[in-house]
Amino acid sequence: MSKTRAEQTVPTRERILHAGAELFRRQGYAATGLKQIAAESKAPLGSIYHFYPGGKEQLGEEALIVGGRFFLALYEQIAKEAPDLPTAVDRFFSGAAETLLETSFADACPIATVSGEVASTSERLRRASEAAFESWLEALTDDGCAAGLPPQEARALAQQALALLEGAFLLSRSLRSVEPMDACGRAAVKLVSDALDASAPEGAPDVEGRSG
Amino acid sequence: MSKTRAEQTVPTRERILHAGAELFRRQGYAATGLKQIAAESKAPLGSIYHFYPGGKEQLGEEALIVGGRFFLALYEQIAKEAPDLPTAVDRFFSGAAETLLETSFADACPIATVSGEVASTSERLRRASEAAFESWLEALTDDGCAAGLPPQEARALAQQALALLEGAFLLSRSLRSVEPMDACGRAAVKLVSDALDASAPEGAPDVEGRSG
DNA sequence: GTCTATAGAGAGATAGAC
DNA sequence: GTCTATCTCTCTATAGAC
Repeated sequence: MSKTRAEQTVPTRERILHAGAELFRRQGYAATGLKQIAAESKAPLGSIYHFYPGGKEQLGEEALIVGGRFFLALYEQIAKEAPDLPTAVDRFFSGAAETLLETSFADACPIATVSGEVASTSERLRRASEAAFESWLEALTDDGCAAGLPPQEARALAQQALALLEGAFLLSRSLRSVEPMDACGRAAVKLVSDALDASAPEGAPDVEGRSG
Repeated sequence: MSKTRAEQTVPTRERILHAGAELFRRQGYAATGLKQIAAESKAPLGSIYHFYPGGKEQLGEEALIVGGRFFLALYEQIAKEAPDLPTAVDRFFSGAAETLLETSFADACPIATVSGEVASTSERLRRASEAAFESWLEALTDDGCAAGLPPQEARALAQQALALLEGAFLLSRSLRSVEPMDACGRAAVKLVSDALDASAPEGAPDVEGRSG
């Protein structure tokens, strides 16, 4: 009857990784100490070095990897259930706004905070951030192409939508308001819709926003 | 004939502030030590506490304030010389891309990196970030209103444009490419132009993107 | 594999001579 | 106001008992 609590059934290595990823995302890489991660994950400090012999940088790298996979899976889940790309984008931004409110603006992008810190100081972590962002851009670009956009345009659109999301995370956290996230969601949907409309003149190009 | 070098003619207090602002922007708040700032500014460590008795947090706060004023002045200068709002936005993004290339992707937004770190950990610094962002949003919103947009729409547009800029900074730094900055500049210009077109149906609403 | 103790470096902050 | 020396604390990292 021991170790019945959910926390204890999760392997130590994963508890450490999860706690690290969460703290890095909320406070940043430099501001988070390994002792804090050990305390949060209820693991001894030595275990961190046992599972991550590369120390803090290795843990940071793996945290970026799982963070990247997490957001990618989230997007793919939403995209799979949505009827079209603009709807998927809209739902992703809505979900982001919800999460911000639920966590008092603590949980935003799992990559962004660390990414800004390490872009000019750790090539290893910078590359891990890049890989995460690129995986999201690829998924978005693929979906844009599948919707009929030429590859170059689809990639630009993916970068614009992701930048809107990242910028919205930053502004919403700083302003402690989901107003920027909502506004940016609308902008992303508009950019995607306009691109699709312009690229597929066949069918019935509805005139929107013009009444009477 | 002493103190002829430019560095030495700048007062100590300002040298410290400038060095701090630069290091905070590039590496982040937590990763930057006061000793590093002292070394970079060629000032003794004690002088930092002499001029900033509040210690690191006070220096960080003042760095955010001057960073906010710097970008605001930059925008106002560009806006003053530009014939219209879309042109001003276009030029700001172009300038950002240039700076990224010139500094090997080190110099981006003077607020963003710190802002992400402190949003959930230091209310004082979070408020300073907010004040900086708000000053930019106000300037953009005012210019949007002056161009004929209703206030609510102008504010949303300002948030979208700023989010695109911040997101582009993050992506371009991580990917070490100005491709995201260029794409986001185009998106920001389009959003502003579309909003202005939709809001001012008088005159000749040119049909764009439709040939033949 | 788990956990404790601690080394060694560096942090923020302070006291006090000049 | 300038500068040095140092205090205390915390960091990353390691050694070694269990």
